[in-house]
Amino acid sequence: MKELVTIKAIARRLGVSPSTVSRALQDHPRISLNTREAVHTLARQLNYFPSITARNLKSGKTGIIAVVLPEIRENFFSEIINGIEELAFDRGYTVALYQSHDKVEREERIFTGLASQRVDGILVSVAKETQRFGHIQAVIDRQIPVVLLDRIPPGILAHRVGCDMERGAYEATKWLAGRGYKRIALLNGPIALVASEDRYRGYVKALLEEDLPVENALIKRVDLTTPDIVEKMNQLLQSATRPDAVLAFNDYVALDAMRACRAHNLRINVDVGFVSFANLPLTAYMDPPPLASVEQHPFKMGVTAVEILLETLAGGGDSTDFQTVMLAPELVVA
Amino acid sequence: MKELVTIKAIARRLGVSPSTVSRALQDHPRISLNTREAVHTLARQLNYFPSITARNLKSGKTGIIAVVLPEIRENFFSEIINGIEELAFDRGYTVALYQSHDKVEREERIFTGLASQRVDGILVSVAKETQRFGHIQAVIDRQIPVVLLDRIPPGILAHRVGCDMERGAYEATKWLAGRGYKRIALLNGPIALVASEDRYRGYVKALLEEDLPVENALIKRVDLTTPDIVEKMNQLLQSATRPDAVLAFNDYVALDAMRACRAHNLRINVDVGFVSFANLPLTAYMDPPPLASVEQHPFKMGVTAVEILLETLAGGGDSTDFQTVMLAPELVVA
DNA sequence: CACTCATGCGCAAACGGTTGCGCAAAAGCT
DNA sequence: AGCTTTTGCGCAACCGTTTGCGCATGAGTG
Repeated sequence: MKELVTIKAIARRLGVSPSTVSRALQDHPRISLNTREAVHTLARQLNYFPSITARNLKSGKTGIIAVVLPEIRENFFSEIINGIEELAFDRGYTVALYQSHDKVEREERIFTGLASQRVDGILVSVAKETQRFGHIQAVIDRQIPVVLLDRIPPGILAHRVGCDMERGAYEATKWLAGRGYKRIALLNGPIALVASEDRYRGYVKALLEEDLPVENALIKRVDLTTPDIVEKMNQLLQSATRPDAVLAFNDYVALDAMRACRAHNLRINVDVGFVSFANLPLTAYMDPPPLASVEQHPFKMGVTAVEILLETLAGGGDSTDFQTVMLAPELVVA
Repeated sequence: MKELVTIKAIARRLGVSPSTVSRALQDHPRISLNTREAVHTLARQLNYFPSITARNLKSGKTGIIAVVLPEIRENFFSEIINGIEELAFDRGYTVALYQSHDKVEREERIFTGLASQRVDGILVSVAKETQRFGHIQAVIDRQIPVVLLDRIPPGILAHRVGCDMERGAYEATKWLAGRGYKRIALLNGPIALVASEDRYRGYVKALLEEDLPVENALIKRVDLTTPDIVEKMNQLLQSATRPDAVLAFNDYVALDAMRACRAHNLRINVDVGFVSFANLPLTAYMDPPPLASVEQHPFKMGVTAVEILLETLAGGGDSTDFQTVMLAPELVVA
């Protein structure tokens, strides 16, 4: 176990005081050029690295940004992280990763850990169907800046970054209508999700604008499991008035629904047109892919969230005005 | 900006010394029950949280494990992280995430940052085709424990955790032979990857054992891009002696190769049997999936790596004996 | 030559928490 | 009653770095 190379060690060897070494390393003008150079060369020679921890203690900062997400194996979230890590790394911040696995209890445990001034800021995409938000409010009360990402719970005063999925659903539905589809079904997600509401509203809005009827028989909610998706799709197909297009909650739903269609000997995108919300690489492996896909720009969401956070960190602490950025989704036609 | 609640603040309010408060919070037996309770209740009341940073400075530890991976959107790597995060979180460690994007330069930048006693240990899956490892050696020289994960470069003395892909390829090939396939092709990855060598050796070993000829015409290397994969698969199909089975480098390769087969009106798994190495969720979307898949247990690799690291951290510092754990792959028949 | 001012550096406190040691008072023992 | 032991707590140093202040020495000015 070699001795740790500290500022004091350098000072001792050079016969100067630690303060001088510290200043020399920062190229403080009050230190003579001779001393500065001597310090620098010795530091290099001894392979000196400053103790981030000591600095943190002094500064009260940690240089760590916590990212709390449901599940990074979901491509949507790993893209978000990509965006976050990209910018954070460039700015010298460390990204600490936490997964809630969509469990509130775990999310709460994570946040209580986060309360110990461990991190400078928190980016969080809350667990699905969470209704309690005390743990999030707790860190906010401790003055830790929080940015809510994508899944934005109501009632929390914090920065928000999301993608306007009402608009996404609206545009997708309009696009289908514009292509002549008359009976557009919505295979939506669980009611509990804000995301489902958004899609529903956009869908209905577009139908109304296009003078198409809003039929309950064409609107199904799935719990995102394959059996349920298949069942709901079958219900759609067996109804007297079969849909000629399906707007799927996401690509996973689209995929299962497509299989159900195939099982009924219907040709994808010919007998039944599909449009979905992008879970990115997935569509690359679908044969054929949906007619169009609503891109939610997760990478950009990550970048934006970090930008807002760093801005807040730089801005000192007037923690009363919160930014809300809603990115515009993009309809990508295959 | 409220005053930060520190041990000193509590001490002042209670008219005792900071040391007493510190000990009381740790339930030191030498502090009277009265004082202990008083401290605890006041701490709770003031919503006191200890400063991890201050503790870190004292202890010389940071409680952070750095994870350096090529690309977390690759499911293989996000599964590794899942394993890492699972165990690390339970043990109170923070996971700091860094992506190299398979670029050596970035990996080097990451490691120089990591040198500042920022982290207690490093888990790394090196960037593809990296040949320089000075940056890794540098942190090892600074006494920071390193565990090499999956992609294990030669010449570095560190712990290693991987999955024996020679054995995986061997078992896969044996299995195909056992099912009566005689002309088994290998759609391998780039030569530069150790992973390709491993697969090649296992493949050859199995063929020899099964008294099947090793034909160069049946062995192709692809650069992992779709056009190249398609081209190499076409070459295989157009050769006089068409393969009746293909062992693909991974699922991405398998997928593209399958499409090439379909383009030749060959039936997947009927005219040409496929076996691949699992990139996990991908197979779920392949229709049909490969006959069998070699599972590499990334989650378990992550867990194992953390176990080894924590063991090393606990064990003080006899940093001379390194563990190597090679997990056994598992042939999963669809 | 007295005076100001710039130069070059060190002292010491601070960040928040931990810990070895010591000291006094209370308790236990003979 | 005199002794040892236990109990309860404080002092002060320490982790490594930063920084306000002050103190010398030397140069420049009138």
